[in-house]
Amino acid sequence: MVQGRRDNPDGRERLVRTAFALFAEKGFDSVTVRDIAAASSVSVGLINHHFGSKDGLREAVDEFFIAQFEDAITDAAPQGLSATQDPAELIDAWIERHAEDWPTIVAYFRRALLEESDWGFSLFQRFYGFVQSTVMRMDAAGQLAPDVDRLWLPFLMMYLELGTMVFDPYIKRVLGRSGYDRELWQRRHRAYMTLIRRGASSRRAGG
Amino acid sequence: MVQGRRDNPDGRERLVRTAFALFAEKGFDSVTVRDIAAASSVSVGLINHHFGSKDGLREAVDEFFIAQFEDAITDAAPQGLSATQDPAELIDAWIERHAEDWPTIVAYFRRALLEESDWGFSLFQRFYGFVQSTVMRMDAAGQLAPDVDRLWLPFLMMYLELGTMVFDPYIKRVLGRSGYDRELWQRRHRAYMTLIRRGASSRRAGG
DNA sequence: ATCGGGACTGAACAATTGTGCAGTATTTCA
DNA sequence: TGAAATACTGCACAATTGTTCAGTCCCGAT
Repeated sequence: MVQGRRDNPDGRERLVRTAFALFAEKGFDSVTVRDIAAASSVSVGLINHHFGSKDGLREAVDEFFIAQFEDAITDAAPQGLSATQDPAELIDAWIERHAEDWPTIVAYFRRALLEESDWGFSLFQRFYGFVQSTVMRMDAAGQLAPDVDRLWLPFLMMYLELGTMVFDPYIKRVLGRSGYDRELWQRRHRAYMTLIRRGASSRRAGG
Repeated sequence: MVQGRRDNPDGRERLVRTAFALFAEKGFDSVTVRDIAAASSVSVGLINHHFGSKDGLREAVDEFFIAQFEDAITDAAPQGLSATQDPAELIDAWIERHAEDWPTIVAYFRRALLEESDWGFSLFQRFYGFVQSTVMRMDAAGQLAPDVDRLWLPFLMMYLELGTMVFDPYIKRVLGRSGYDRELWQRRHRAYMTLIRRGASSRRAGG
C-alpha cells in the first residue's frame, strides 16, 4: 500500500513527483500550490491534507530527490558484465539509462544549491567532504604536484562540476543543447580530466 | 541637480542604492517594495512615482550595478605609478580600495546570473565572449596544448571564476570567511593560474 | 506673493497565495 | 453489509504584495 506504482500513482505520490519536476524547473517560491495541484489533477486542499503545508511538501520532495539521486549514482556499475567493460562505454551506458530522469535531478540539485537553505548547504558540504577526501588520498599517494594549493584545489574541482550544473541553462542558450546531452557531457568529462591532470598550456608555454 | 551626492542623496538615489544592496542580499523577488521604501526612509508610493513599477526600479538598479562594476574594474591601474609596481601589490591595492563595495557588486552579479533573466544571460554571454577570445588568442600563439578541448575550456575557465562568485555564501560557512577576503582571494587566484597552467598532478603521476 | 510643477505621502485597492475546514467520496476491515 | 478511517474536494479566509491616486509639501520662477 505504501508502494507507489509508477503507472497509476495515488494523489500523494503524484503530488510529490509533479512538485519535484516543478520545483526543479522554476524553483520553490515560483511554484504555487495551485500550480502543483492542477498539474497533479488534484485539489489544493490535498497538499495540506497530506503534508500539512507547502513546506511539508518540500520536505517530502527533498527526500524523494535524495532517493532518486542515490538510485541514479548507485547504479554506476551495471549488473552482469563488470571488469571487462571499457570505462567510456560504462559511462555511455549510464547516460543512456538516465537520459530521462537525470536532467530533472540535476535541475533540482541546482535549485537546492542556489536557494541558500541549510539543506542546500548540507548538500554542498557533503560534496565537499567527498572531493576533499579524494584530494587528500591523491596527495598521500604522491599524485599531487607539490605547489598545488591544498585548500583551494577541492573547491576549484567542485566548481568545475557544479558550474556545469548551475550554468547549464546558459549552456543551452549558447550551444543550443544541454551540457548533459550525451556527447557534450562526455566531452566535458574528458576536458575536465585533462585540465586536472595537465592543465591547458602547451609544454613549451607552460611553467 | 541630476548629480547624486553620496552624503545626502535624494529619495530617488537612496531608493536605487538601497534596492541595490537588498537585491544583492536577498534577490529581487524576496524583497518587497515596502522593505525598500522603509530601508530608504521614504514611502511606498515614491517607487512608482520615480520608476513606474518595481520592475522599473530594477532596471535603474541594473544600470547602477553596471556603472559600479565598470567603475571598479576600470580602476585596475592606479593613477601615478605604473610599470614599476609589482603586480601582486597592484592587486593588493585594488582589493584594499574596493573592500567595501566589491562584495555587494559580486553578490548582485551572482543574483543576476542565477535569476534566469535575459539580462543575466547577456552578462554570461559577455563574459563568455571575453574568455573565449582570450583562449583563441592563446591558441593562435601556440600556448594551448593540442589535446585541450577548445569548446569546453572557456566554459571550464568561467566556471572557476563564476563558481567562486556563486558559491561564496557556502565558502563563508565552510571556511568562516569570504573567498573575496584579501588573502583567500589571492591564494585562489594563484591556485587558479597553477591549475590552468600545469594541472594538479605531480609529474610522475600525470599523463 | 503666488503660481506651477515635481517630490513625496499614505490610505485604499485588486490580485495572488498559503491555509483552514466543513463536507463528500472511497477504501478498509470486521 | 455497515461503520470507521482515510482520501479528497473546493470554497472561504487572512495575509502579503504591487499598484493607484488624491492630496500635501516644498522649491524655483514670474
